[in-house]
Amino acid sequence: MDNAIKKMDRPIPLGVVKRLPVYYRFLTGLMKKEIERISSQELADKLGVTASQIRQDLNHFGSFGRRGYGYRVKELQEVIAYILGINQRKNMVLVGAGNLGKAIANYSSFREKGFFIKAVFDNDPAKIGTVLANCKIKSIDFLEEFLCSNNIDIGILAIPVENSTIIAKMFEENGVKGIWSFAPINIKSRRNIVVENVHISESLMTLSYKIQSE
Amino acid sequence: MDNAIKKMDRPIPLGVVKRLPVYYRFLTGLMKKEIERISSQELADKLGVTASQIRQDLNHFGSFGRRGYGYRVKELQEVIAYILGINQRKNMVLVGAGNLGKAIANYSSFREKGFFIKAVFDNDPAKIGTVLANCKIKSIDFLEEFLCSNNIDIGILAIPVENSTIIAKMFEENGVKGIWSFAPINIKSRRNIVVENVHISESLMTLSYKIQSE
DNA sequence: TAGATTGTTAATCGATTAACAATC
DNA sequence: TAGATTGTTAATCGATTAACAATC
Repeated sequence: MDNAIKKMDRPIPLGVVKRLPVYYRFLTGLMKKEIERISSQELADKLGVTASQIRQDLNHFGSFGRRGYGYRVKELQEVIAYILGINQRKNMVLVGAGNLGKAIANYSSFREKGFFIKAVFDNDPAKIGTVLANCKIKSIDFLEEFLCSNNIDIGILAIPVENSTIIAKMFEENGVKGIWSFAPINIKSRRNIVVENVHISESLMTLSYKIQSE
Repeated sequence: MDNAIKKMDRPIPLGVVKRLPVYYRFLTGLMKKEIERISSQELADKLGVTASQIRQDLNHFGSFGRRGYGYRVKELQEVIAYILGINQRKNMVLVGAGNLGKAIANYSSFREKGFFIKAVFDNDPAKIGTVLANCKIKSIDFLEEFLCSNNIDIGILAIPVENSTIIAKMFEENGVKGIWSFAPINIKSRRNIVVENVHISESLMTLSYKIQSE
């Protein structure tokens, strides 16, 4: 499939990348309903965007439809999965086994998409040794050692803000490729590592604004 | 303070609204360090944006700085809080007391900002009657009744996707002003209610893309 | 006053939308 | 073939950046 995907000369706008998972989710839903084809117009109507935008977004990566016909749902879903790296095994470690960490670890749909939690770390002696997501929770003291001897793609930060910077640094220095952070702080992407911050509390403030401004 | 905030003739771009919480968080940090003034340039440097953007963003709402001086940290923080509706009491109900619901309920900083969970609902008999965030968990059967007899601003959806649409509708029909949804589905804003979707799994896919494209 | 920095207008840039020839 | 819908170019729109007069 690789040769059907455009080599990207320029970086893809972040807005485009953030829409791909939306398309992916919807297409997966269509597949479950055994719908085989869809036009950009139908897709746009369902998602509340324009057909132009969908076609432009896809055009960054290649041509995946047929004129006069539209897109084959399964094919397009697979192409987007490929672009996003879904189903291409990613090994993750989870740091922080609080409620949020537990919620993440138990979210089975990640595993189905190829994202596997290989180890869980925490600094709470009461949690160490208990089991989460098939992993015996380890002391944070063993994190660095574990990273050195295992090929980890993604480090998940589900710990309070105080410790997040030092753990992020440890990820960076030990070959982790990306950080998925839930700490209320902006961890910056650097040369060796990319970061996706999930700012839950900022999202509540955005909602609060929307309510006010009604 | 109200009269210092511009009456908004046109809706504020969502991008602007989403940056305000970032500014707010940073300014709160400065306050803790007892820093009293800051220029748009300094702020921009720290946040990795341009000074122009910060001044433009604020300009949507009014003039809060002094030429030749910059901004008083406390004043600007308070103005942004006011714009976002922080510290203006919001009553919330939480639907779903799984790990994610628990994580949200225990996140104390919401309460400090004026967001209070007034009741928690779940459909699991094992959970009903237990206590979370000072609330005895109620059966989902009592949700509608509760919404009718209490003034609820925000409904939090922390349940599987199957049930989320029906609960969202119940929120809408019973005077809830906003929905904060963690379900992997796009709940649409309607005439009477605004929605903020937190798509955790989409964020992981975005990270996955960033890793691939390195 | 001189220096600094805002508020705001103007210029630029990029993203979205529209249009249409290509073609299934 | 005729109709439909893409891929892609061109036009539009909006957001970001630059510039600078106002003024603290």
